[in-house]
Formats: sequence, C-alpha cells, structure tokens
Amino acid sequence: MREILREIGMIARALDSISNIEFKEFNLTKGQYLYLIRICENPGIIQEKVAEMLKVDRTTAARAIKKLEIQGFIVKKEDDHNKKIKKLYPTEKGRKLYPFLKREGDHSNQIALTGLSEEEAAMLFDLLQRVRKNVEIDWELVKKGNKREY
Amino acid sequence: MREILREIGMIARALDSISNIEFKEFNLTKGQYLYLIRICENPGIIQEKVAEMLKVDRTTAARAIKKLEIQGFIVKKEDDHNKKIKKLYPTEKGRKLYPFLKREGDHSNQIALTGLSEEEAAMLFDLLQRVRKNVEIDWELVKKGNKREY
DNA sequence: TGTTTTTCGTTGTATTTGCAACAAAAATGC
DNA sequence: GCATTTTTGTTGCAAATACAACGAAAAACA
Repeated sequence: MREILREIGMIARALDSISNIEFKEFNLTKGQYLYLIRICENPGIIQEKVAEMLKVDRTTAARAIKKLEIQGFIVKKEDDHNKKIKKLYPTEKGRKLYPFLKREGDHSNQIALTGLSEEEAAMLFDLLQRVRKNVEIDWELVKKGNKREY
Repeated sequence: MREILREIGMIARALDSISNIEFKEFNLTKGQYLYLIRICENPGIIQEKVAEMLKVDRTTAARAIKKLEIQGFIVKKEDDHNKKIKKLYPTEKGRKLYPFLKREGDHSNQIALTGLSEEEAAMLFDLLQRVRKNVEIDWELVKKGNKREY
C-alpha cells in the first residue's frame, strides 16, 4: 500500500507551518491567512461555505472569521433577502494584504514543484483534484455523523 | 498558477478530520494516531525524529507523546550510551491498536485513489514524494529561524 | 583539553481547534 | 397552510498546538 496520505499530510503541515510563521509580520495568527484569502477571492461568500471549501469545522471557521472581523480585515454584511446569512467581504485593509498572501502561496507552490516538468506538474494537479473530490465525499458524510464501513 | 497546495491542504484536513472522528472510539484524541503509528512502525525512535517525520513542532510532539505514555500506549526508555535521549516503544496496548489504525489509513488511501489506475496511483506517489522532499528543506530552514526570500 | 554550538527534552503561556448544544431563519414535504 | 428538516450562526468547554525560554547532555571545534 503506497502511503499517499502520509506524503500529503507532511506537505500540508510543513507548508502551513511555514505560512503561519511568515504571516506573523502581518499580525495574522495561525490559520487566519486561509480564511482571508478565500474571502478576498470570493467576496460575498458566507462562512459556512468557507468552512466547506477549507474542510474545517464550522465553529473553527466561525471564530477565525470573527477574529478577522475584529481586526478589521473583513466585514460581515446582512443580506436583503435572507436574514439568516452574513456575507463576507474584505475591507481595504484586507484587500491590501491579499497580494502578499498570494505571493507567498505562489512561492511555496514554486518551491514544491521544483524539479517537476510542466507536464508532471499538470498531471499532479489533475490527480490531486480527483483525489480531493473522492475525499470530500467521505468528509461530508463523516462530518454529518455517518459511519464509514470498512 | 496551479493551486497544488490548496488541493493538498483540503485533502489533508479532510482526512485528518475523518481519522480523528473515527479514532475517538479507541480513546485517541486529536492527532494522537499520527504519533502512535510512527512509534509502532519505528520502535526505539526518539521524539525529536517523530516531530521531524510528521512536520510538527517539537513541543507539540512532546506533549502528544507524553499523553500516549500516560495512557499506556507507549513507554519511554533510557538509552545506555546517551543520557539525553529517550527511546519510544509501543506497549502491548499500543501494539494491539496498531492494526486498527493501519486499516483505517489503508481504507482512506483506497478511497482517495478511487478512479485512478495503478499507473496513475504510482505516478502520484512518486510526484508527491518529490514535492515533499522539496518542501521539507524549506520547512527545516524556516523552523530554525531562517527567512525565505521571494 | 577546554570552549562553543547543537541536539534533545521540558514547562509556561497564549491561541486555535472542534465537539455539544442551542437558537432562529429558510427550505421542504404533505 | 402548517409541521418537519435543513441550514446558518453562535457560545461553553476541553483539548491540541506552537512560540519562547530554559536546562542539560552531546557533538563539534579550536
């Protein structure tokens, strides 16, 4: 059995760790960059969807986003037609930070792909997307309380 | 720019989340399974190396391993020739759990690889290993306080 | 040899993370 | 229309996570 997931876990933890250290200079604490980037790229998104995108617990996303709001990186806006939801938008302060976050991510991508040909990188991306789609089905099931049989 | 790392992040968080939920029935709390599996597969390893393998902070590993010891899943043993290190070994209780942890991991691997041919799976594993090796260089640098320039 | 640096482990503290449980609005079903 | 289920958001609490800082052993070096 090839341990695909161990490799993925190592890569994910290493890069998350690096990002957290690097973004401290912008006063972003652990994990916040993930949420801010998603909100900048999807203005008007609600936090439930951010949690789904990131595959984190709803309550974790709720608190991370609340903190971004308190710090003035994003705002929550009511919706005219739906009293339940709160749409999320970056503020000027948040938008200004975005290019730095993007650049860091791009750099990490580049480092990660060092030594891979263009075709290999394309292949990897395709394979990872397929794996991700497989995995998110189980994630949603298990998160809703269903049990996997194996 | 293909967002390889976002896919990897999603996959890693989703599967970690699933494992944490599934291992609760063995009284393992968040993350503990990672350490126990590594110690079972590398008896005599020291915690510094476990942290390196997993790409987690040394102090995080220290506390997770201490808890495994208190719960009786592993033991720490002194080394005859080196007073500083403590070698880690699974106990009977820990060894008994291992097959269940392994089976869960294998199942997740299988789910993840659904729809991929044997060749694609092999290709993915190879590419991921290369990415991981690229990334761990930066991780070790940044963890030691060095700054990445980009 | 003696000095300096690196490795390894620990604890204090602040913060994130996530499960449980709740509430209210919206969507669905009949 | 009305009852039921799903969606969305929140808070209480327990626990993991990681930075800083320390100490001691080992390794490197001069």
